[in-house]
Amino acid sequence: MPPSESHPVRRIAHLDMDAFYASVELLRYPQLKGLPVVIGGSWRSEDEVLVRAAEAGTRDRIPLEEFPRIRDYVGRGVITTATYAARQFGVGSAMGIMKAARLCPDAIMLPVDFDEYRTYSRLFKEQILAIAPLMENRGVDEVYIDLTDVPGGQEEGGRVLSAQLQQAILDATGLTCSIGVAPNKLLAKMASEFNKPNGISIVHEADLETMIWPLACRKINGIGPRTDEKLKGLDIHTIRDLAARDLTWLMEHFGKSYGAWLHAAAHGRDDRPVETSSEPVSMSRETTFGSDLHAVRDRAELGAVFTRLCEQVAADLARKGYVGKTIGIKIRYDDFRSVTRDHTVDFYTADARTIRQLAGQCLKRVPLDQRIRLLGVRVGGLEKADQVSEAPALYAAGRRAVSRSGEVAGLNLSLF
DNA sequence: TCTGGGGTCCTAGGACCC
DNA sequence: TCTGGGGTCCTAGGACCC
Repeated sequence: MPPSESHPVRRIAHLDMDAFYASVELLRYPQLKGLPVVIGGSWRSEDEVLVRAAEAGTRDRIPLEEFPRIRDYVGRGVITTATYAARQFGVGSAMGIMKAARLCPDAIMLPVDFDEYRTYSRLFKEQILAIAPLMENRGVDEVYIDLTDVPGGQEEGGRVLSAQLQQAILDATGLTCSIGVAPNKLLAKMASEFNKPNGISIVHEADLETMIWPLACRKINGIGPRTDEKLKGLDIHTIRDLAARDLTWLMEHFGKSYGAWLHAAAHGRDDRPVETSSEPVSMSRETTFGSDLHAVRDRAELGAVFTRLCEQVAADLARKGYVGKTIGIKIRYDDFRSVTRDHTVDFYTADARTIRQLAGQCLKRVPLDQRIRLLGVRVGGLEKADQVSEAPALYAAGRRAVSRSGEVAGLNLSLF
């Protein structure tokens, strides 16, 4: 039956901004167009060139030779993104900076400017909402949109509306995006990759075998590197291979829940709704040190970083209006093993000193005889601050946390 | 000279309660 | 003396995503 006004077919779009960070940077530094540019790392002295130009309003006139280069970068970290010209050298996102510097030492390296990307993120999402109000945020540069009941959403399977969205975003931001439209989020996500950049791809239910099944399993959003390796070990390489296995066999090898999901995904089934709002579950701050630290020898530095992380999490909670009752820490050792410890108390807090105290208790429960490369602090079990009736400190009093709150009041700041 | 930072969800065992 | 289940919460680790 053909789609009609009275019988709309479910049409879900996945919209993905093209090389988002790099494209935003090129708006500010048009002279870098076509050059190998890499974005990543933390702020460094070379970047003062950029800061001074920003203050003087002359960013678009910085001579090429004055831009910071990746070969001069000191320290560790990863590339957040790379322009197409940089990718020609084999440089890609999530690659270590040192490795990228070996592959393309002359690449221009810009610091990550999240504030600027967030500004553009708001801009393009406003354009979408004005056209199609059922939008789900998937981070700074991606959204799902339910086109089913949007006027014109059924035309050409969603192509007409997609073109309209692209034009509105281009007019407002100067940026391009790629859109995939399909019967559900799973297929829409895959479809948006078919025709990059600035493309539109329409997938219908009947296209499953021709457009989806030839793809590698890894293309399914939810199959990561570990599962992909395991699948390959079982001689399953394409989605067609996966779809050929039966449900019980997959559940035996991958567990009841994940096995059933794999089976459904391979057959293009996904009934998750487009979620227009969500509540955060946890907030955290973590940092990787310039060089690995030792719990005893670098105790002072570790303690200072630890306190700063707690203060940052507390500030994040306060700014967004949340409190939490599960306080935790994360440590990554020099061999990249990670451990976490957490502790749930019977009161809610967003107080830096309380978080510092409870996180300090967690830290005491983890082995500290090995060098540490990362330290993190997390607060979970979140509630809206105005939904929690008892004042945290009052609520704590007279409960199990009496001695603890006493310590908090006394500010026991010794680290280990 | 490997491997960021901020998240979500799932699993599995144990505690605890009914 | 032996023997239940179900449900929820907590903790630690891990896979995955942007």
